[in-house]
Amino acid sequence: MQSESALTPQSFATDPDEQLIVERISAAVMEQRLPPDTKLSESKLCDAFGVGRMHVRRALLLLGSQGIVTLKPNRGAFVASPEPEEADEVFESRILIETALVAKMTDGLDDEILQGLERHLEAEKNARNSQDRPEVIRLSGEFHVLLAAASGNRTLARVVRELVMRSSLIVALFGPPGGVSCPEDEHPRILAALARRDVDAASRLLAAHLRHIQGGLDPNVARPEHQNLARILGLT
Amino acid sequence: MQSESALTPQSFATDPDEQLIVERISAAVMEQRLPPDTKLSESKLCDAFGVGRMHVRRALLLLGSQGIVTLKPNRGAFVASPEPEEADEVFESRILIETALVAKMTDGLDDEILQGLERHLEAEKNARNSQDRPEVIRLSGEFHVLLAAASGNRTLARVVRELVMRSSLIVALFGPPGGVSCPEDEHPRILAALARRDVDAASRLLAAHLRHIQGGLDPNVARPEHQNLARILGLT
DNA sequence: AATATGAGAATCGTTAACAATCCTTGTCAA
DNA sequence: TTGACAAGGATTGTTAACGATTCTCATATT
Repeated sequence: MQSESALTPQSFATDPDEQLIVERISAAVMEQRLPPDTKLSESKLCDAFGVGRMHVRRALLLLGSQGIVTLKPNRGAFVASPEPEEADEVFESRILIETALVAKMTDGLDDEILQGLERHLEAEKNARNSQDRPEVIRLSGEFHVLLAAASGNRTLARVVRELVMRSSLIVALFGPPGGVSCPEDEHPRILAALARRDVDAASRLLAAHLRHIQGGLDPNVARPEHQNLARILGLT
Repeated sequence: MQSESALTPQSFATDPDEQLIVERISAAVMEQRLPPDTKLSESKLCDAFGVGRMHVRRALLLLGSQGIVTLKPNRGAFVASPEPEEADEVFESRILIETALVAKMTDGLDDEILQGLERHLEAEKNARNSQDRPEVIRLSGEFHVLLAAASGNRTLARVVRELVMRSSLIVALFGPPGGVSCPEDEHPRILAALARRDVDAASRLLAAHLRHIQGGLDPNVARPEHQNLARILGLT
């Protein structure tokens, strides 16, 4: 269970404290435990991580530069809440980049990498069987990051990682209330195509997979303004 | 001459001061006026931009997160000096992303966008005729950013912009001493293919163009360690 | 002459206090 | 009851001073 090996391919973070904060918040976002528009108070984060305000501030700036957090002047940091247009952009970008990436994977597909992906899918299946929803979400996104990392191009892997993370936010916003929309067994089929060196099929399957997720999004379902308020109003 | 319209597609910077610093340093890097490994002293930047140290610090952190600047603990910020492997990664990423992007441009290619690109090429030609080297370098890179922006996908445009900027660093390091390696008239030919809606040809031309630049790089020519030191040692 | 050493200066990193802005809450008037 | 308004508290933004590390350069020693 290699926890955050692929999730930290080239994080450019300089300080260990800041990197930890960035990774923790990123993980929480990927697992959809931090819903969009959640306020990220500086003081809360300070005593949550036991660090000074400066580190929290810098970490939030980094998260903001990745589109995971929105920084509103004099208001503070909030978990980003992408617009539907941005959601489209992110998925179109992923389709374009990831399919091209897989299609070019003909060389450099050694057994070691394939076995690593196999092990990952096993972990995914286990998490699904255990009904461990956050873990399923996290591993589900990580599969795409691992796929990109398998190309050996860390720069590209970093780009994909950023897009996958934003996708988690988007699914949290526009996805079906149950949680993940579809994955089912599409990941294994992609890997199977790769295992038999049919990169074109893998690319097509990947495109279909992403379009499947994208199709499960509903731009109208979201924008609850503030979830708490809505829930309270529903209970009265 | 739309100065930095396309260069600022989604800069995620929150403060106007910091955004200015980031853009200025980015521009200087793209124009290769700031060679790799140049020390970026905080105090120098402070009175250069007339802002407090905090803004400089945050701007440098953002630049570091984009791979344009390297932050060494207790040492300060330096203009990044990519390794040859990283250079390969960046160009492979660009080839993958930009060619796929152009190949999918069949729709959304209205005359307005084409005219904008035409105007840009004219500016490029003028700069070349005027022997304005920094401007040539800047516009040359900006063409690719405009091309990405023409897709209407700001997310993708931001990714391309980051890669183009790092390419400038790479060319500054490994490129021919004269300056830009090749561009010549390849940009106009790409646009011509687009104008006749032959996106496949445009994609191929773009790939050839990028490989041409990549081929002009010499991984061994670089690494002067510290230019000053080398020069001093040569004089003694 | 070359290297090692150490004091001083310069730079970066951190903390703490201060200032500014925003949010909440209570009050008052229409 | 509803709306505006103001005071208080909470949170963010900024500045300045302090501490830590590194760099420079002069000095001394081999």
